[in-house]
Amino acid sequence: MSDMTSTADAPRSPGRPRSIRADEAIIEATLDLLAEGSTVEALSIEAIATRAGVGKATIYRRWPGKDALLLDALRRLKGILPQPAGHSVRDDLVLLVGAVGQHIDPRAAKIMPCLVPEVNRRPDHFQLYQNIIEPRRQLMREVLRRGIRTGELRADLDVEVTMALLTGPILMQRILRWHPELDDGILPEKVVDGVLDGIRAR
Amino acid sequence: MSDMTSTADAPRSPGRPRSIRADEAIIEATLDLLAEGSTVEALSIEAIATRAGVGKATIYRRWPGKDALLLDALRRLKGILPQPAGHSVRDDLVLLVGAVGQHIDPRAAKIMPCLVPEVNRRPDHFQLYQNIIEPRRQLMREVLRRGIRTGELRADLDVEVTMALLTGPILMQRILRWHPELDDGILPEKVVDGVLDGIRAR
DNA sequence: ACGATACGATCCGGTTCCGTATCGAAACTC
DNA sequence: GAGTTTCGATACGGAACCGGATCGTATCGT
Repeated sequence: MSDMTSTADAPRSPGRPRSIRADEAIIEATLDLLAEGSTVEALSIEAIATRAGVGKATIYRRWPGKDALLLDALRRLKGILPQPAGHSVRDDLVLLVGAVGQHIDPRAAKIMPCLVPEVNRRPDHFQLYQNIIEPRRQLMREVLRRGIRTGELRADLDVEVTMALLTGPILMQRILRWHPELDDGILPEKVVDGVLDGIRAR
Repeated sequence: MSDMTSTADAPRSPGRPRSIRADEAIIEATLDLLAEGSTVEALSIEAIATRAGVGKATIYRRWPGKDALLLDALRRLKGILPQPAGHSVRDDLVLLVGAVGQHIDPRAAKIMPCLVPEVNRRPDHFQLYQNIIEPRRQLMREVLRRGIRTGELRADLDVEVTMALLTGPILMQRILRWHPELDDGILPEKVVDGVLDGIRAR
């Protein structure tokens, strides 16, 4: 975070406290503008301020620049983790694969592609991205390991490669519509079944 | 194309002919700047002109604006098609999958990620992208169909989904290094083998 | 009531880029 | 040689944005 009001120990600084509504409005405006198609570098502080109904100074009082604001804003996009039922490995995988690239915030779907260049250029953005998705990866990793333990999956399975097999096709489709003819709705099921027939123990 | 010198019927207009060296230098400068990390919209005509050692007017004489220039420049990135040997379906797939996202021009690897937002926003860029990769897709499609014919692959194979299974993981890795731990070198082989065990007839 | 701070709004100088115009020199046709 | 067009270079007016400064107002603790 930046220099947001420290919630811990409150000696309560004098003067007018910062408006929480402004905090929220700035973040929301940032995400809205991104979701509407603005690229990261096309995003201007002035546009954010106008959209949020906020003075520029109010933004600069909180963040040193566009990058810091952006990092804070993107943190909000992390949705809730899906909860695999734990019965059938196949069903759990369908759930997790279907959740790949899906966030609780519908704007996230529009924003993600715009971030690809940033993630590639800036190591800190890359790290943030990884941190956000790591819990989901861990979830899938555990399901795969469970499948190996229970004998539903092959014992010699390469877990990391398998995760790439499961998530790659979905992400390419969700981010780029790589195969325009494919139906997104049933794709997760098809991907899981396609890969499963390869990794299922027999 | 724009108003490049028409090679067909040459009534030979008077005056100084346009410099082919300038043509080339402009395109090259555009690709270089993109490969160095510039985003599409951060790319400026002025920067291109400077880099190419060319006056801005020389650019505007050839293209109406940045978009037209960009489209022409990107056309240059299309590399040569890989040539599957035609013996083993597995080996052909390893070759094709390894070639996914690989262009003859090494700059292409750096440029591709920067285009993701554009491809998502602008239908004509999306179309250009699709046109460039369609021949490669057709190649893979034919290998898969051949495999079905020869009995190496399952008869009930969904070709389009299978292509997504094969190319998705590689592209995510090449564009985003989605799974940082994975080794890019042997990934094509691992992906093909992983998927093959699922689709191979038995 | 008072000092302190945050508020939205506005203005400023500086930078970058756009697309066009103009320059003298060079290259080509007739 | 005359005429035409392109060459690289440079300048222009306009626009957008940056980061900072300041204005008058609003909201807090004391």
